[in-house]
Amino acid sequence: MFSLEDHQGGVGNSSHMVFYTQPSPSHPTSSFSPYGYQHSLRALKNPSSSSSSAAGADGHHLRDDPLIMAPKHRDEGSDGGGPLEFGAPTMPRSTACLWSWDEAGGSGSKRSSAIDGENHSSCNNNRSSLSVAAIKMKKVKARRKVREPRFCFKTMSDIDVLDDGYKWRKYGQKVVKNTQHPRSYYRCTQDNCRVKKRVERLAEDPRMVITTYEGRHVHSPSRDEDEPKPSAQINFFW
DNA sequence: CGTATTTGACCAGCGC
DNA sequence: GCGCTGGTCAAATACG
Ligand SMILES: [Zn+2]
Repeated sequence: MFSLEDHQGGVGNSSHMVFYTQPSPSHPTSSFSPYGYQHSLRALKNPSSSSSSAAGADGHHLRDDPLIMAPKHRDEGSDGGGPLEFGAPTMPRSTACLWSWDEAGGSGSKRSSAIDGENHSSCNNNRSSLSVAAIKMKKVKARRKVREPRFCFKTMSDIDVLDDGYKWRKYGQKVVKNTQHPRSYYRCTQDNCRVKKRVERLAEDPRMVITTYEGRHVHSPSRDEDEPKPSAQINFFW
């Protein structure tokens, strides 16, 4: 019966690693604020639940690739990018954050054209032109090292509909190998904000979800009209 | 009617 | 070169 598709291929192991930030019990979990905003987050879910050693949970078996990526270092040299950890004391629960710059280089994909849109803001809403774009996609120039930051947050005891202050629209859902739960793909609904969010639930730990944010928002986090007061440099990156 | 969600299909990258 | 996997789009549907 073990003939399941157990391909050990491993496929392209994600080149991203997550850094676990063990929370300090001393911190009052009044508000989980990776964003620095407390007004949102209406996750009135039971909080502490059990810490259930997160580390031990996933460290069960398989996966856990050796995160290689060392063999191939581009001229970027500084690609390493030290994992800036949110030394912010505001980080309550166990959250993980990792920064990784991925170069979207690659060859011109017809889809890229749609996503692109730096200087050309002419056809903004006209998405139908996509088909036509295929014809002229030859012009697509490979983006040179467009490294976009990837923020990985591992939240435990979280609800799937956690409102982090942004409005997300789900644009896809796929089941990845070695995962019994589907991974959801969300995108910011803002016009000029192409931030993507990837939410994945742990195998048997519905109380733990890994949210990966890709890109940065070009608007204030408040999905309403709340003005995000300049709270110190918490926004440094947000 | 407009928007958000759902679901399948397509495609590119990587491995072998 | 083929096959696999992951990621996204796009049409249909659900919801208000
Ligand atoms: Zn946004």
